[in-house]
This record gives sequence, structure tokens and C-alpha cells, in this order.
Amino acid sequence: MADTNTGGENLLFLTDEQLRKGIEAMFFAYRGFTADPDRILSELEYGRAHHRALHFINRSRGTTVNNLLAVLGVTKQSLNRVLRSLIDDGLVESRVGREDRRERHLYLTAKGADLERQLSEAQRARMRAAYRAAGPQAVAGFRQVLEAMMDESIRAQYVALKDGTTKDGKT
Amino acid sequence: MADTNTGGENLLFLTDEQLRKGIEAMFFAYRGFTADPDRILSELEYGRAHHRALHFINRSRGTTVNNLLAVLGVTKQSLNRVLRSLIDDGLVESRVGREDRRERHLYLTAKGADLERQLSEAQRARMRAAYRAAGPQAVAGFRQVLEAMMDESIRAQYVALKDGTTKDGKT
DNA sequence: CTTGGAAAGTCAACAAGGCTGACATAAAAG
DNA sequence: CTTTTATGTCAGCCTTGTTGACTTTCCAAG
Repeated sequence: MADTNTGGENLLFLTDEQLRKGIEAMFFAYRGFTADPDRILSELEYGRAHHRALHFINRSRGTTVNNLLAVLGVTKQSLNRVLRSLIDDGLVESRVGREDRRERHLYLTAKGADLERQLSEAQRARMRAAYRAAGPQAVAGFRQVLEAMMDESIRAQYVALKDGTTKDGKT
Repeated sequence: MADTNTGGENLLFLTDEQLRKGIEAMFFAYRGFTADPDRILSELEYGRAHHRALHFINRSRGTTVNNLLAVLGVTKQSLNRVLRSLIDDGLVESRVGREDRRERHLYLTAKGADLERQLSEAQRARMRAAYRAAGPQAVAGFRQVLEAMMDESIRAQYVALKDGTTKDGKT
């Protein structure tokens, strides 16, 4: 934590070499990040796309298909294939909207919530270990850099999710 | 786990809520991380797999196929498909090993180095912007958390790459 | 009431990039 | 000479992304 001033040395973290290390760190870390859930999923008939759908349906209960498309950043055809299998297998429930009956609101069933919990607990365990090893200050920096790395529009969604979407009263 | 006051305020960053935010940050940030190179690649006949191969061949000039397999974490059949197109298109050169003639040592051609530079500069630009926005201390934390998130064996590879290689690397 | 258009779903076709299995060399190692 | 290692290749399969075309449902404006 050198407190150097606006000179040259404090810009070392912007050299191409430093940036390349950051790029590789992202690549390797992301592999670790997805490894544990992937292991669980591979024993079932599901893939990472199913995990993502379960995660965000759990995160924003009652979200519409359109909302989910925007968050996941895939086409409706691609999402639909995943969603169909989850609905057919009784992990997700699709309810016709009350105000706008064209919309479908998505909810996890008990079975779906079970799998989601299993997957996200595996992922959280690794994240928890990493956070613990690095410490709170490092975690704050981690989050700052990641947030700055997102696309503008995505960052808006992320912040929205961060603040308001569940009404369970956190913060 | 809504109340994690077991250790006091300094453990707030380990609540499930905090961990979930970190998980989503990784997801969204990784999308941003790959967005710019993907845009360039989609205009050519290449994909993200080609980018990864170019990156690590550039990173460790003269690396063998086996080394590359270990770093990328894919099967030789999968890598071979990518490598073949890169070699056929004159972006990568494969040289028979001098000491062990079973090995193939991989090098970027001028054309390959050009594309690699274009791709990695796009990716570095975003990383640079994120680093700049977050500051050096945040960057240090970012790197710490990412490193802690990797698989053990991968971390070893990462550290090895980190140290040795602008010159000629791995041998 | 009719109709335009948005939201959602479906079908078909295709591509990238993972995977496994089987098999073929060539060369090093024993 | 036999075994092991490094590599390449063929064939086939899976997941998950894409585009395009089309239908169904249903709100809302004319």
C-alpha cells in the first residue's frame, strides 16, 4: 500500500505487463469461479445456462422473461430452451401476469430452490474462502474494479439489482 | 444467515448477501472483459478460443502443445481444431523441437502477432480504464481476491507465468 | 369491434467450442 | 525391442449461443 504521489511509480499498475497479469487473473479466476457449480451440474442434465437462470429467478422472484433476457444477455430462443427444461422438470413455475397477462412471471418451485441453493452454496463457499484469504479491504477493491469493468448498461442493471429488487429488507 | 454478527462488523463482507453481490459482479464483469475482443473476433472467422490460444502463445513463446493444453484446460482435440486454423491461416508457426523432436513449439508469425496485439490492446484498454477508475489500492485487492479464487493447481501455473516470462519463458 | 403491435412461445437451421473414444505416427526411454 | 510420451486426426455427441420465420395471446388505439 505505498502512498506515492502523482509521480511515475504509482502508475506502475497501468503498465502493459500489469494489465496482462490482470487479464490472466480474470481468466483463471473465472474458471475457478464456475468450477464447483459446473461439477454439480454435470451430474445432472443441466449446464451453466440453467444455473444462471435459476440464480436470477431466485434473485428477482417474479421477474418476467423479458427482464431475464436483459440481465442474461442472450436471445429469447436460447433462454427459452433452458427455461423450458426447467419448467418441464418442475424447477421453475411460470405464472401469467395479472396486470399484463401477456407477461410470464417466473418463480422457483421448492425443488428449484433446492438446486439453486446447492449450486450457489458451492459457489459462495469458494467466494467466501477467497474473501477470507484476501481480507475486507481487498474485497472492496475487488468489487470496485469489477464494477468499473462492466459495460455501462450492465452496470446500471447491476446497481439496480444491488439496491432494490428484493423486498426482504436487507439494508 | 441473515445475521452474521458472529465476529462483528469487520465480517460484514462475508454475509451471503455480500457474497451474492460478488458473484454477480464476477458474472457481469467477465462479460465486459470479453466484450471488446469478441467484437473484433466476430468480424473475422475466429472465436474466443482463438484469442486465448494467441494470448498464451504470445505470452510464452515457443511453448509446447502440452504446456498450452495445461494452461487452457481443454482437450487436445479441442485445442487442435483451433490451432489448426491458426496455423493454416499463417498466424501461428509450429516448429519441431530440437531436443525432443516429438514436441511442437509454437510461435506467432508477424500476422499472428498483429492480431494478438489488436485483441489484447482492446482488452487492455478496458482493464486500464477500470484500473484507473478504481485506483492502485483497489487493483491490489482485485488481484488478491482473484488469485485466491483460482484452483490450487491453476494458481501455481499463474504464479509461474507471472514470474518468468517476458524473455522466453517456460522452455 | 377491429386492428396494430408488443410480449411470448415455437420450429428450424446453423456455428462455436467443449467433450469422449479410437487410432496413427514418431521419437524418446527403458 | 517394447513401452511410454507427445502429437495429430477422424468421427460423433452435447451445450449454448445465433438468425429467421411464424403463431398465439392480448393490450390498447382507432
